[in-house]
Amino acid sequence: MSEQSRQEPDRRREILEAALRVFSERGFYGATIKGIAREAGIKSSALIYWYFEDKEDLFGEVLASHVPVVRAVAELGPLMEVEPEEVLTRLGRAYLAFNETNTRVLRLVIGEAVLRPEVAERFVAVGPERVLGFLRAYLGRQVELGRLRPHDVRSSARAYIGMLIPQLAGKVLFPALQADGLTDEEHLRTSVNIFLRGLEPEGR
Amino acid sequence: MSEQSRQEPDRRREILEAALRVFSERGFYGATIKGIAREAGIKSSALIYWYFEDKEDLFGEVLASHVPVVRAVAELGPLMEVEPEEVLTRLGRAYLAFNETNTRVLRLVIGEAVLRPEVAERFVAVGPERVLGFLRAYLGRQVELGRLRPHDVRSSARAYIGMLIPQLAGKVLFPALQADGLTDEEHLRTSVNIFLRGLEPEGR
DNA sequence: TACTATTAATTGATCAATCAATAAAGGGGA
DNA sequence: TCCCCTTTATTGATTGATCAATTAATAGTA
Repeated sequence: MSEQSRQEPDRRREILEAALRVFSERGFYGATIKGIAREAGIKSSALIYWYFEDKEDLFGEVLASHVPVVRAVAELGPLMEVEPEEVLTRLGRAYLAFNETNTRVLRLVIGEAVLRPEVAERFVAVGPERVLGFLRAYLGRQVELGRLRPHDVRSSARAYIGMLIPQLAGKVLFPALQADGLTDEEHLRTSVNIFLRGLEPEGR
Repeated sequence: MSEQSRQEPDRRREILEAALRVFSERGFYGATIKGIAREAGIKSSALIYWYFEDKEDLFGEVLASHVPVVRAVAELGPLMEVEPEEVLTRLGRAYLAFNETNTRVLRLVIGEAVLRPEVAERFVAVGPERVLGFLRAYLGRQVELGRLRPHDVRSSARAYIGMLIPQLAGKVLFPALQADGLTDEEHLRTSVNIFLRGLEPEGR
């Protein structure tokens, strides 16, 4: 099976990309099939129904084709023994490095999570929950190794990711938050610093 | 001015509350005037146009009547000299204590912030920016007092608020995040702990 | 090659349903 | 009566979706 995969049917992909742009700017209800067709450069909106069941289906496919974006975690797997400063900095850097597409996907997910619990659930499962899961395991291991003092890793994992969120929110949702001019690297350095000092083993 | 406050014009308030419910569940575009009328228990959607200019105006009024919800900061003003553990705990507790209405308002703002930059801007100005502003001033003062080591307060203010955000997000947007059963108080205690130890003055 | 038969992709026209908004007409208390 | 509130009825525009019909691409046959 899968032999005719010579040249992708560009259309489908074009429509998906146009749909991401329109959905992320206007939301599910605000976006129109005709608007997406226009954005995709096709002359008839009927064509969309050739490739997709309906608007709902199109939306789902847009998500499916973009949500598994947080693949960086996979690369973090073999880092369980590496020292915290490096791992946390790397993870944070990956978290804050968002390109145009990722920003759109995140905006889309956040916007729709409000209206569609199932979108929120799927997103959490493949994104944040995976990152948090790794962090819990990693921080737990570092406690075992005596590099961090014993504590509730459910909480510290949340806390570390959280420290970076306002910075991320400034880029994706609330530009006004960037007003103080703090750069990603500065904030990352300070955050890692506070976090690690805060979890330093008792005896120095 | 404001003298005709004879008997509550229940209608207007009823419509506003119904509108908050519908807008927060379906978003601006997803909500319909008819749906809001039905939710408000009035027989005709035309009545809404007696009290409000149009859908846009109604939406704006819903926001205006609910956004200045983060009033807790005002009460924090006179706390500049109080020790960090108490202040941070209090602030965090206020931050995490969200009732039904506040949750709806937050969901509404987040959902629309994606689509309407001006909503995002107004929200940030009266909410997060005010809290961050207080925190920057407070943390700076604590550094002066020698209770915290010198550092970039733009970053630490962000970081502290951020530490609480995943917990908040679990309640408002992504219920799946609550799966590990971590309570608000537990997370708050751990967070304050990490944060303050992380900023402890050098000489112990 | 050349001609034909099938399938895939694309179009413009059109549908009923629904939308926000307006117009017109009560209704009830002063 | 007048005025504030409320409803019924209706508007024109737009929505998601379906349709028949046309074009482009592919496969089969000789």
